[in-house]
Amino acid sequence: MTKLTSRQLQAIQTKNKIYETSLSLMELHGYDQITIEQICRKAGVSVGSFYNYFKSKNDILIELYSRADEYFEQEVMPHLTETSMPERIVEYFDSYANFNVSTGIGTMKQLYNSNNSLFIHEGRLMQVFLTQMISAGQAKREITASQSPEYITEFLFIVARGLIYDWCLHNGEYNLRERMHEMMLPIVGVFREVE
Amino acid sequence: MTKLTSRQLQAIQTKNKIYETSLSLMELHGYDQITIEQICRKAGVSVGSFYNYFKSKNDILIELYSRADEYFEQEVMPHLTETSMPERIVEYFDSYANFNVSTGIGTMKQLYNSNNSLFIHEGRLMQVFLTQMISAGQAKREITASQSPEYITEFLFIVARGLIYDWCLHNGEYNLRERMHEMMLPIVGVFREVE
DNA sequence: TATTTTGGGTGAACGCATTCACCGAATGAG
DNA sequence: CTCATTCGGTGAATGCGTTCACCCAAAATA
Repeated sequence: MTKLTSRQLQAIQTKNKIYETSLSLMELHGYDQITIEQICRKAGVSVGSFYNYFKSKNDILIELYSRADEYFEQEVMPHLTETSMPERIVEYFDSYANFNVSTGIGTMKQLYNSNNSLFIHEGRLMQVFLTQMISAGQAKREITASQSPEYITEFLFIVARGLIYDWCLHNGEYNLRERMHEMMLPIVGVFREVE
Repeated sequence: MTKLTSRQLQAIQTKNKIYETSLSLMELHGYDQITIEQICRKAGVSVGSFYNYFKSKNDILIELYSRADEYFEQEVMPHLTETSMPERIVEYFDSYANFNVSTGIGTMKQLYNSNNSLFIHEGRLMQVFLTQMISAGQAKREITASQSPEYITEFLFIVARGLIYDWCLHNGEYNLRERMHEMMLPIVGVFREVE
């Protein structure tokens, strides 16, 4: 709302320029194959400037992955079809797998190979969605109420991340989507309410 | 058996010297805080020599973690107490957690943050032990035979690694042992044979 | 308008893992 | 014993991520 000074505008443009140049080069040649210097040369900025906007080379990927929330809000949540809550949750993780696959094995390996607290950021939208679904499932007595929605959310994400980590170890050489489905089905079953 | 030449003997001693110096320094100051140069100075060898024996700095930790097999064979397997196979498996993962805790959070973070195929090495003794237990459990009809022992082994390890990865993300700030137990109990339950 | 302050921008310098061309003594063939 | 080969060992050089002391024009202040 407040008018931007020319300097602030410049700053935003510089950051975007660096971000986009980085992504396009990384996509083209792979994360390890490109250097900060190459990025900066192509983006027409100095190396120092890169570090003014990003904590590290890895930070570029972290920024990328942050967009998962947006993706889930707009593409995933509105399109869940199953009506039984356990099935919806499985579907949710299908989409989670899809998102990771589409991000690309190279990027995912890089992300899982750097301690980033991205995955465990409290209150992250993506997690909140799941917590809400579990809550709703408990209300409908489809999911056990013997554990809190937060606990179950964490539990499920730990398993899902375990699988993605494994997928990275295998260089993305199997079908993550299928495997995720196969795996989450019985896991979610653990929390199904029994009469 | 074959007699070693003085050169071969020398080589073994050099490698050990490097390995032990590395570990002691890493334990004292932490992985990132020590340099190859420091290690080599203290061990009385050249930098080039380090790389003659180890692929990378990380390789030291990989060597360390390889000893898990030995530990499992001698310390864990002979001391499993529970008689029902599902319970034995849970106990097995308790020990797995213990081993990881005793390895130290610093080392574990480093290990999980480097693509090492250590964890998924086919025919790894540690994995084989579990596969055998599952096989035995199937024979006693305590574990479902609808999946192969290999499949179940992989499944369980993916979950366990997911938890350890999470523990690393949280800087080892919770009790891994407890959490592992709590988590594997229902997961192993998934594969319990029902009449 | 004259001044101070601020913050985007710079690139040389640094630290450290990794590589490489090159020893020289132990080994083994003749 | 003699010569060629092998291989453990060397440390300077390389490459790259990251830091730092320093600019300078825009913005704020007077």
